[in-house]
This record gives sequence, C-alpha cells and structure tokens, in this order.
Amino acid sequence: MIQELKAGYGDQFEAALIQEIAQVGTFRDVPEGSKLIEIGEYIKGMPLLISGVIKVMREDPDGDELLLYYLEQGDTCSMTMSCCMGQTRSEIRAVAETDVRLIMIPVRKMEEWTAKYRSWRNFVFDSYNTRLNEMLHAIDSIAFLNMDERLINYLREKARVNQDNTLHSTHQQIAYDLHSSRVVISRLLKKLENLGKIELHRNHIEILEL
Amino acid sequence: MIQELKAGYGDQFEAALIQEIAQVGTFRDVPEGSKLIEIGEYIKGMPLLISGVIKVMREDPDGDELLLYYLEQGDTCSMTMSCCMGQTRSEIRAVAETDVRLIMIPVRKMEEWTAKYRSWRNFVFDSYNTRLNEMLHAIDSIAFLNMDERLINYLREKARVNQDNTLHSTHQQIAYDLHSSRVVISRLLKKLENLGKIELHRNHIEILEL
DNA sequence: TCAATTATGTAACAAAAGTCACCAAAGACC
DNA sequence: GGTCTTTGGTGACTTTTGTTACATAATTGA
Repeated sequence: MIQELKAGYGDQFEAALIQEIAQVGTFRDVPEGSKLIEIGEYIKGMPLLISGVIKVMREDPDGDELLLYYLEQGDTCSMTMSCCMGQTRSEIRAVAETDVRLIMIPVRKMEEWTAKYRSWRNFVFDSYNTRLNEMLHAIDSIAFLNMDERLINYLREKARVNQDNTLHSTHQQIAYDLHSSRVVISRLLKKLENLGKIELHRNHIEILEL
Repeated sequence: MIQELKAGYGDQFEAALIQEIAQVGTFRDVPEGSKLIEIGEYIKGMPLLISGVIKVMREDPDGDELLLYYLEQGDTCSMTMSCCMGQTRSEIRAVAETDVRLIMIPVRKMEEWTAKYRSWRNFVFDSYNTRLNEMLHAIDSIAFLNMDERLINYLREKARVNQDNTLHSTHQQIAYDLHSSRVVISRLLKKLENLGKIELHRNHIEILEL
C-alpha cells in the first residue's frame, strides 16, 4: 500500500502522514460498475482514489438521474467528507466507471489529521475547492448550454477520463447521464455523425474529431 | 464588534477565537445593492456575515446570469475561502440583497485558525458542506424542474430571506436571476395570479399563498 | 436455427421556453 | 399638463426538447 500511496500522494503528503494512512487505511479493489455510495446511505469512511475513475451522480425523487462529475487519481470525495463530518446521509451516488483501487480512511482520522498535518489540511481544502468548481461547471452546462453542446462536452470528458476515443455506451446510458431521453440523444448523435465528428456503432461510439 | 460576534457566533466559537476575530477582523457596513465580489477578482479577505442577506450569482461568458443561493446570518462564503486558499480568481459574483453587516477576516488567519481552533475547523467544514448542498439544490432546480416550479421556489425563497411576503422586484430582475426572459416570467406570474396565489403590481409582487 | 431481447433510426406530434412586435399603463421629469 | 422612460400584458411565431409509435438490425440463448 505504501508504494501506491507514495506514487500517488508522495509529493503532497509528508512521510509521517503516509505512514499513518498506511496503518489505518484499508485497501479496496472495486470492479467497474460497482456502486460505491448510494443516495440516503450513511458513510463509513472516506475514499482516497489510487487509480481508476468514479462517476458521481445526482438523482431526484422521481428517479431521474444526472451525472455531476468524475473523480480521478488523487481525488477524494468531498461529498463524502461532508457526510462524515455532519453525520448526514449521502446526497449523491458514486459508481465505479472503471476498475478502481482506493484506500478507505476511517472518519475519525480526518479530524485528527486536519489539526496535525498541514499537508492534509491543504489536501482537504483543495478537494473541496475542486469539487465546488466541478459543481459550478455542472451548473454552467445545464443552465447555459443546449443539449447538443452538453452532449459534445460529455463525449469529450468521457473519452478523456477513460483515455479511450471509443466510448462503450449505449444511447440510453448517455441519455440517463445527461437527464435526457434516448430519442433525443440518438438524434443529436446522428447529427454529429453526419458532420463527420463521430462514428456510431452498436454499443460503442468512436470519436473522430470533436 | 465583540457584542455582534458573541450574538451571532458565541455558541460555536470559543472565547479565545472570538477575541482573535475581534482583533484582526474589520467591520463593514454594506448597503443593499452593493457588489461585494465580482467574477475574475482576486479576493482579499473572507467575510463573516453578521446580519443581512447576500446573493451569490454565476455568469457565463455571454453575460447570462443565474442566482446560485443566498448567504444569511452565520454563513460565510466558501467560494471565497476557495479563492483565498488557492489564490485563484473568483468564479462568482456576490451582491448585497439587503443592507449587510459583516466582518472581514484576513486570509492568512484562516490557515492558522484551522490548525489552532477545533471550533473554527468545524465552522469551515460546515460552511463547505452547506455550500455543496446549496449547489446540489441549485442543480436539482435547473435540471429537474420546469420554469413554473422554479419560479414558485424562487418567490418562496426570496420572501423567506427578506422576511417579507411582498417582493420588490421587476419581472426583468426575476428573469435575470432565473436565467430566463422577461416575457416568459410575466406569462408565468400572470398564471400564478389567475390561480389566486400572488398579486401583481408595478415594481412589487404580493405572495398570498404558495 | 429461430424466437426473444436489445439497440438504434426516424417520422409525427406535443410541450416548454424563448423571441419579436407592439400596446398600454404608471411613474418621472420638465 | 405633456413628453419620456420604465414596466408589464399579450398574440403570434420559432426553437429546443421531449414523447409516442413503429421499423429494422444486431445479438442472445434456448
């Protein structure tokens, strides 16, 4: 575990903190598609992401979904911190977008380290800030952009986090992420294909130039 | 200043911290309508809200606006913290919705107090959490609700923060806050009036039962 | 192999929201 | 009082997005 920690966090955490994390943290391998956190659950620990991508979603009471943002290497889930500290239920769902390796930190250590390690404080604040900015980004998208632009951004972002210009999604899955309908997404994708920007296939989409 | 601090924050901050705040903080009276923070600015200090309401807005490159949330007594601006820590430019605009009394804290104290005072740590985390939740709320509104429902929520919330069932806004101002157009808002307001839920007048709107 | 399931394409229509144009009332200013 | 500005009302139309319905192709699996 120390190896992975040093590789991912060595330049921001001091050695003593890395040692502590290795002692109290538990390693978890999470296969693609697994649910990490469900809306309404209480959270038991805070995840430090070592590798892979986690997708964070919001859902309304009718079951309508919306993708908020992705978490990548070096990120942690601020929403989770929020829940841990406040002892409230999760407001979001987190799903492994790819196979994920992470280290779970017990909640009580968070508080302790915040007082003890300057680097941990910076990390926690940084996470909050990054998350707030991601949320702003999400708001910008929904409020200011049309579905065609949102779709393009979605395809770009998904290709980026998966480091693969071929997206293995169905139109229906994309529609869920963007909180739209399958027909609308198919329509817009077809338009992008006609513009020569993507290539559509059953179960996957190839990005040519976006 | 000590009086106001004790009244507003006495039950969450220990006496020593209150003392420190009083020493390094500067009191500011901000009249309704003043801009507190503009997008793109660097932030000089962190505001502790004593009384009044601050409106936090987002703007896209085309100048389209959107109301994100209100800050009330006991709140601070997490977005500001975010900017202070990271030395980045503000992503949001803050405007005094009513006359506002606040205490500005120099940035360097934030870090120091986070290590020193447990109550300050809790306060800062709480602020972040509240703000993240407000942002989620904003996203829910835009993503999952139609304009008529968003308008009703807007009227309710505005009446609540101003503690006044008569809103002193023009249809155009509401349209800006909701990122819609005056015509659309007039139309929906008229519908609400016909349902007996509100009463429309020039320059103000009376809420009857929402 | 062949029926069932899943994914996609598309036309036709409906609903929500935005735009344009113009009018009229209220208030401001001289 | 009379003109100008601001604010609100409304009809007609467009654009965007969502819905319904149905067709067809690919894949699965008994």
